[in-house]
Amino acid sequence: MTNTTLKLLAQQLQLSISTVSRALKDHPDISTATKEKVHALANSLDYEPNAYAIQLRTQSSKIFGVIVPAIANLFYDSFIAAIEEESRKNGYALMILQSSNNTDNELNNLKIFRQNRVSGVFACLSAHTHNLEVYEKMSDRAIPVVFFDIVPKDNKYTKVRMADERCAIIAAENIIQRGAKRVLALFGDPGLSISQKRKQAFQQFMEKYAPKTHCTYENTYSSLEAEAAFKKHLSKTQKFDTVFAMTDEILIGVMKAIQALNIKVPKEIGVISISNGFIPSLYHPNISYVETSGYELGKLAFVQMLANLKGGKTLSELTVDARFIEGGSM
Amino acid sequence: MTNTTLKLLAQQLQLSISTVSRALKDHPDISTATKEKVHALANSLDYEPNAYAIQLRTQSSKIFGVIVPAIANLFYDSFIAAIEEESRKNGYALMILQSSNNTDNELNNLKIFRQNRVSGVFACLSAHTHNLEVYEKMSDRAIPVVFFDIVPKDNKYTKVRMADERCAIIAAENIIQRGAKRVLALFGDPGLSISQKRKQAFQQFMEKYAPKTHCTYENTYSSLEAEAAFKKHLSKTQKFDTVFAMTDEILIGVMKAIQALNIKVPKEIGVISISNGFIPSLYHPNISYVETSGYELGKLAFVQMLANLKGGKTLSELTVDARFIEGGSM
DNA sequence: TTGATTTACGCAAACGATTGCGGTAAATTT
DNA sequence: AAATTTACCGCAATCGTTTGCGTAAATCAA
Repeated sequence: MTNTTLKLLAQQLQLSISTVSRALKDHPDISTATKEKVHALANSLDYEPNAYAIQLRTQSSKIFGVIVPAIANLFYDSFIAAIEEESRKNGYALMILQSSNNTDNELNNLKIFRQNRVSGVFACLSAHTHNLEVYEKMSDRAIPVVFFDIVPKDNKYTKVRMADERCAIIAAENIIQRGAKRVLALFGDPGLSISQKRKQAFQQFMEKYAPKTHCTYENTYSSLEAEAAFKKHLSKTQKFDTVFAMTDEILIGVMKAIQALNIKVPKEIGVISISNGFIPSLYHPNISYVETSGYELGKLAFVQMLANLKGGKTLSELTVDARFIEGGSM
Repeated sequence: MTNTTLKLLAQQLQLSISTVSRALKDHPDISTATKEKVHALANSLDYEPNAYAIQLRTQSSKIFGVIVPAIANLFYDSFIAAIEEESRKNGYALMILQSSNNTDNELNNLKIFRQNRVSGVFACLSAHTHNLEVYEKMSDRAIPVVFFDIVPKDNKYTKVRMADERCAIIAAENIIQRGAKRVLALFGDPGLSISQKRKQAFQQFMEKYAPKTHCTYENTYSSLEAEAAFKKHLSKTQKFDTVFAMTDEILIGVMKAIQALNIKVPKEIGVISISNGFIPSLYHPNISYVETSGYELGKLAFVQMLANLKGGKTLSELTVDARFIEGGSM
């Protein structure tokens, strides 16, 4: 079946295309009678404006591009859910592409976005993307980019991220409050700034406010490694009484070890992590964690995008605040 | 900065737009010398074809629409990841919208898809969508729809889904093999056909091949309910020795109860579930499960879509086979 | 040398919508 | 009754590409 177009409506109503177009969008030039007729026919013929023709004419696509390392990720999908909600409210749709932490894919995705003339893009950098030239190209095209979570260092970009340092400090505070004597602190890929920030903030805070507490630091790249690291350190003579997991991935490894060794939480070992909350809720007792809400971050990112779209540039780094969620593991 | 267009290239090269267009796509009519010149300039000026103009002209958008109940869902995101991969390979991009299990949203999403003239739609029905009229509208527009996971009953649609009955039977087989005497079988929302199918297949199989095994069936709507149900039944005089969780959600509830009560798996109670594997891998020992791969399903769905796009209709219901993954909980 | 092909390119009409600029009849004002 | 305003509406250009068709020049066959 052929799609209904303005032309078709115009023909059937013996009106010009421009009149039909204006009638449909309630232009004051058009009489009420005509408007009604047009609307009636448009409805009965199920007229849907051709988004491509509109974009071609108006040069604005009403589509946002989103780049995430992986869609299948607990953090990103709540982020996506948030901007999707907001987008819908504002008449935008989302085009989501995953980089799989691969710079080539990232490049390709950006290209697709450019070709589709997206109104803006939300981007989470691939783990090891350092060349931001591609993103410059977006600016050249006047396509605003809001970076989230994994963001570039340069201040000339608009970025939103978790308050990584705050997260780590809140965790440290609670660990101190627990009266921990020996803690095992597990962090992620040391090449990522998120790991660096969290670790540095944590370490500084601990050294300053609890110098007598003995902390062991380790970087792990996966759940399995985290599990192994936990077991390794546990087998030493000096056992630790508290473990801090920087991410869900690490927490998962830790909890597997804890279950395997049938360790009592929080009696024998206290556990605290940074998470969006899903994984911590899987265990009994619920794991206490510092909340980093992808959802909140998404909302914030959207606000930034809108600001960027309307006004000029909002070159700033905004962070979503964190809070401690009591679980029962501390 | 103004975008590079064919017109711009044509002007600079003193050629016609059509020649430039043909040169860019390696049309035999154009001389090699000209092609080279055009390509060179196009590259240096960073020419990116305007997808909207192309779509307007060719009436094909190279975009697929995807409707899922929730992006933030372990099953759907692996499905999405799969079709995203395939789409990229085939030069398509994805437009993902979530229905939040709300029929109105679903309707709206379809509308956006129509307006954007997507090449096809992958749809997972909202839990309680029974009116498929909207989807008919897509067919009217010659937009193929491939339903996945939660699919309509009518045979005139193209659908892919998990082999629900098989899953349940495989689970039952393993339960029987374990020599279970009393089993607690927890299912989801009884209004969903997925719950019905799994339950029915499971029950029939058990009654036929292990009539002496005592099975208790219950439907729960959430993790919390599953947890409560588990605890309730455990407190009875006749304890069960095996528990079957139809979904991840239910498994989560069960495992929380198990942890809380410090029950030994598999010694005191065997656990088996149907899952894509992530949740089962979170526990120690790993939970044995019947695998339903969203990823596989995505691949299959894509094949169906392509077939639909090329040939005529492929009105069939394909299912992804299931297999048992040994964890250590049985 | 002449007629028939090839080669290599340009013209112009779409695709569907938006919008500035007029234009004409009716209504209003003077 | 003439002049002016108002209300409604149409014309046509435009966004950037694609593509059928036409045609000059170059090549070929005889």
